[in-house]
Amino acid sequence: MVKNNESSKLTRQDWINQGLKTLAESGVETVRVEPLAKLMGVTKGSFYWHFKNREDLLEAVLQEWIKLQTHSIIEQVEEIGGNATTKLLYLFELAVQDDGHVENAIRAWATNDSKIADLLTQVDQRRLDYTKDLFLQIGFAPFEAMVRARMVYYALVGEFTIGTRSDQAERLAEIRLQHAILTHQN
Amino acid sequence: MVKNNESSKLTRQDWINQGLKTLAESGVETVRVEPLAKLMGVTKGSFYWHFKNREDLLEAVLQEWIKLQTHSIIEQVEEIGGNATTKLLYLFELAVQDDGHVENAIRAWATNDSKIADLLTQVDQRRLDYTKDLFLQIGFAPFEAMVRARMVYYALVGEFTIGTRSDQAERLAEIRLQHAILTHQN
DNA sequence: CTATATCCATACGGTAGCGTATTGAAGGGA
DNA sequence: TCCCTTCAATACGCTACCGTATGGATATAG
Repeated sequence: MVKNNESSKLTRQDWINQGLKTLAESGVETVRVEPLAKLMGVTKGSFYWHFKNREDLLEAVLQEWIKLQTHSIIEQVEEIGGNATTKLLYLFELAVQDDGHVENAIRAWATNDSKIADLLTQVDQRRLDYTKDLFLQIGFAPFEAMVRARMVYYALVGEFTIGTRSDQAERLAEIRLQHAILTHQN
Repeated sequence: MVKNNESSKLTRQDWINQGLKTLAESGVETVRVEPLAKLMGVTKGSFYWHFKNREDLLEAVLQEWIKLQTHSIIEQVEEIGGNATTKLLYLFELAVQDDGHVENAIRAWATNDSKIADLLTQVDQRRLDYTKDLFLQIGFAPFEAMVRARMVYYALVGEFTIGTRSDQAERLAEIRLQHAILTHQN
């Protein structure tokens, strides 16, 4: 009863992984049954063994991403402890480490699929709420905290969307300046 | 020699407009010749009169968007005159009036089309340069100006991407606060 | 009135991908 | 050993869309 990965037979998970990879590289529209099968060196006969249809795969891929990418960062930030200002900086630094390719593709996907859009809204809400809460703890009034949280989160998503990746050193300096600007109190 | 719009015959521009509309509503993948023709109450015989092929239309749609949403806005801001701080606020207000649906769809499109991605990079650069220049005029040092320009521009793109639209009043208050935060000098 | 340019309909062949049905192969358990 | 489960190959019909070819309609210029 040994699970033989890495050899001949494919698992459902293998298809999901390939789905994620293709999704990140070239968008949902290219996550299609026959091209994927060709990529994996099999025919679609295999695919339809593991999945009901194409939508079944897409659903599985999405759930996989949510599982991996939703609560992980928040947990890491909470684990280090410290005050809210420190947590905020750590949050910025962590968030900026992802290249955002999968997230990008999923947001693009949500553009013409309202079910995906709804799911994304929940993810965004969770992240925004957490960020805003940190600003509140620092001492900003609710509206001030919200606007600041939005600015930094939207800016992150914007950077993912635009896809500019400057070198890591400059990136870090930039993040620190953002942090300074946003946590500055008059 | 009267140009009869609004009646029977279609123009190339009519197709471009429908292309933009469909693009905003449901993405590039749905901007297809035959469905569009059905939407416009004609057959594709008409389409291939005005366009070489589907790509020809997509190219035209893209150029139309660049013309409307980049060149035009910058021109409007320059026309009002005033100092850089004033221009910046006006720029924010103008930018925030678009719902970002077309821009969104185009960015999604760029995800799996490098030619589109290249064009978008140019558009982003143009907008960023202009914004940064205003911050420079206000008196910020180059790095400070760049970070501020990125923050506000990325935040705008991020908001488009996420798609949250609060009511216009709150939206305006938020923009003003952003403006205050970013133009504040220690 | 006739001719020409402009715009559109119709009909056609071609391709990519979906999903199904059926058969084949290979390995583990009784 | 034999069977049964698991995974994959093959072949098929179906649909949506692309682009082309050709001919028809309508308006306008001469």
